[in-house]
Amino acid sequence: MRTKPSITIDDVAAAAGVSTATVSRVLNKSLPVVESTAARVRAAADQLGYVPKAAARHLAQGATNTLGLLLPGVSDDFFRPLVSSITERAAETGYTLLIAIRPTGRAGQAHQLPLGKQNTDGLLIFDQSLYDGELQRLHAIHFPMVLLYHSPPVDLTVPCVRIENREGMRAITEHLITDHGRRRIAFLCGPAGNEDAQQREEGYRAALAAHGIPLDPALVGAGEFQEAPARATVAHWIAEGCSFDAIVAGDDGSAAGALEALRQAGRCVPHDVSVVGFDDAPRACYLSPRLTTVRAPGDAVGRAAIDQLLRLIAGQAAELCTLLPTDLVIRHSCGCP
Amino acid sequence: MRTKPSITIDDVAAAAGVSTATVSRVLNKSLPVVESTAARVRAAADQLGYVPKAAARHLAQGATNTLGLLLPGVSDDFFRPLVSSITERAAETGYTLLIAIRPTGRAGQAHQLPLGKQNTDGLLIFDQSLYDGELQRLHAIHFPMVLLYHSPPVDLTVPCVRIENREGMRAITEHLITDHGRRRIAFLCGPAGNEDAQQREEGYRAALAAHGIPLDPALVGAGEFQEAPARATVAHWIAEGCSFDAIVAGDDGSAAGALEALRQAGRCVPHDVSVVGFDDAPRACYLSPRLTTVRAPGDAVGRAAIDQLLRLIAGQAAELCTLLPTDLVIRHSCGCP
DNA sequence: CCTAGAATTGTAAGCGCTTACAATATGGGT
DNA sequence: ACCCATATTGTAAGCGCTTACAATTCTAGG
Repeated sequence: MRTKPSITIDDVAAAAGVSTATVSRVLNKSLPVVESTAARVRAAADQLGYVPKAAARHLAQGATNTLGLLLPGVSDDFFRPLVSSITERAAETGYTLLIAIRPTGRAGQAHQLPLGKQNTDGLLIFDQSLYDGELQRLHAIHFPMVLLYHSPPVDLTVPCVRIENREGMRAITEHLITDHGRRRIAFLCGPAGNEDAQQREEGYRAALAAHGIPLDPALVGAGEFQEAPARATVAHWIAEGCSFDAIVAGDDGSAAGALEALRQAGRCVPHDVSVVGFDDAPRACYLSPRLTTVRAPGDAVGRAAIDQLLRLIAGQAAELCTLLPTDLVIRHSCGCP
Repeated sequence: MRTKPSITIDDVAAAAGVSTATVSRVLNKSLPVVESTAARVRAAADQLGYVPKAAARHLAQGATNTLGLLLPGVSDDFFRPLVSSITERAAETGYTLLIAIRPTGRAGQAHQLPLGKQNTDGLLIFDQSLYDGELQRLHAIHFPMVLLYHSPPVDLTVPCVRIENREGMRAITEHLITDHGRRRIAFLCGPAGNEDAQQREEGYRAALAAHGIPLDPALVGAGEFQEAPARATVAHWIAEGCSFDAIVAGDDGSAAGALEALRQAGRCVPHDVSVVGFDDAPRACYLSPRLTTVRAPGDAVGRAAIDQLLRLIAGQAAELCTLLPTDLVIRHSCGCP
C-alpha cells in the first residue's frame, strides 16, 4: 500500500480558485498578491496539508537550496561543535544540510560523490575529505566551496576558514614556561603533512625559542592527533628514562593518551608533569585532571564558513582566508588550581 | 560569475550518438544495453564530467532517495553512535540522509518541517522530536516512518526500535547486589514521562525486589538524564546525611553528575560507593573511574531502524517493535578491578 | 465617463530526467 | 529467401514547480 497520490500545487490552485502561479507567489512571497486572495490560498494549502515537493522546486529554480558538508567521519569528538554550528546556521539561512561522510584515504572513487556538483549549491569541505583532483574539477567550473581548517593547494584560490594554530600553541606553551616554570617540555606532534599539526608545532618551537629554551629532539614524538599513538609515545619516553616536566599535546585526543600513559606510570598530573592539549574538544573537561587546552572555536568556524559559502553562492566575493583567533582555556592539568 | 550552464543528459546523448533514454539506461543499469553502445555512453559521460541532477531524477521517479532523521540535537554524546550507524547504513543502501534538528519543546510549527512529507521517502524519528499531531497526519497517509527508542502513541501502529531497558537495568543493579554486596542502592530517575526512564526504573525496582531489598523512597531522586540535575540530587542526599553505598544512574550523563558530586564531597568511588550508568555513551570510559554501565547498542538501533524503514518504503510489512538486547559493560566504577 | 498606466492574476514554457510505448534490428526456423 | 519472436534503441509524455510574458482588472487624471 503506497502513499496516496500526493496533492500538488494544482490541487491547491483549484481549491482556492486561482492559478498555480498565484499559489506559488503566495507561498514564496515572490510577488505581492492581494491579501484576500492570499488568505484564500493559504487556507486551501493548509486545509489540504499541502507541502511543496522539493525536487520540483529545485528543478524549476535550478538551485537545490542544499549545502553539502564533507567530513571524514562524524564519530570524532572534535566534529561535534563544528557540525552543530553548521547545522544550525544552515537552518537559520534556510538551507538544507547534507552531510557526507568520506572516510579519509579512500582515494579515486571520483564519480561516487553525488554531492559533488549538481546536487548541492555549495560545499563545505573538511580537511582532506576531497581529493585534489576533484577539488580542481569543481574549482574549474566555479563551484562554490569553502575549506574548513585547511588551506587550498597553492595554485587554487578556494576560500578557507582556519584557526590561529600557531599563536594558540605558542601562548599555551608560554603559559607552561612563565606561569609554571616548566623547562623540559615535550611535544606530541600531529600527523605528518597536516597543516594544523605543523603550525602547532611551530607555535611550540616559537615559545621555547622566545624563552631561550633549546629544543630537545628527544622530547618531540608522534601523537597523531589520536589517543593510542600518543599513549605509546609517552610510555616509551618514560621507559627510556627521558626526563620532562610538561607535555604539550598536538590535540586533546593525544593529551588524553598522554594522561593515560602518565597515570599508568604513576606520575602525578599536574604535580610531576603538566599536560596541555589543543581544540577544547568536549571531552577535555571530562578528563582528569581537567585539561588545560586551547579553544579552537569549532562553532565559529562553522558559522564563518557557511557565511562565506553563502556569499559565494550569491555570486559575491568571499574572504580568501578567514583566520579565527583561539583562546587559552585554563583548567587544572597545567598546574593551575 | 555563476557556475557554467551545466551539462545534461542531452549533451551526453549527443556526444555518444544515442538517445537520452539509452544514456539513462546505461547509467542506471535499468535495462540491458549492448556493451559497445554502453561503453560509448560511459566514455562520453566521463569525458564531459556528467553528473545527473538529483532534483530532476527525483521528480521523474517520484521518489527522493532520501531518508530523514529527526533528532532533538546532535551535540549530545548519546547520539554519536546512533548517527554514525545511520549515516553509514544509509550510504550503504544508496540513500541520502537528511538530518533535521528539532529542538525538543518547540511545539506547533506544523508546516515548518519540510522534511515532513514529500521531501524524504521515509523518516526516522527519535523520541519526541515529532509531535503527535504531525505523527498522526503522516501516519494517516501511510508515510513510512520508524520510531527510535520510543513507542508510538497507543492508537498508532508505527514500527519502533527500542532496547531492553528493563532487563539491562535489572542486570546491572543485580551485579551491584550480588557481586559487590551493595544494599543501600540509590537511583537517579530520568525525565518523567520518558518511556526509557520508566522502564529503567522498573528494572531497578525488580532487582531490588528479587533480592528482598526494600525500596527506600528517599534514595530515589531526579537525574533527568543530565549531569547538572543529577549532581544536585546527589549533593543534596549527601548534605541530608542519607546513607547509600551505590548509585544507579538512569543514564551515563547523570552518572557523570553523581561522580562529580561524590568527588566534591570527598567520597571515594568505587570504594565508598559504587556508581553505574546506562547507555555506554562514548564518555563513559573517559570518566574516572571508568564507568560500569549498560551498553545500549546505538549502532544496532540505527541499523535496525533503517532496515525496517526500507521495508516500509518498499511496501513490505515491518516488524512492529524491534527490541534490542543490552549488555553489561563492566568497568571500574562498580568496584570491579 | 473614458483611458493610460499600475496592479494583479493567468498562461504556458520549460527545468533534466525516467519510462511506457513504438520502432527498428537481429536471428532462427522453414 | 521470408516471417515472426526477441533484443535493442528511440520517441515523447510527463513528474510538480517557477517565472517570463500576456491578459485582465483597477486606479486616477482628464
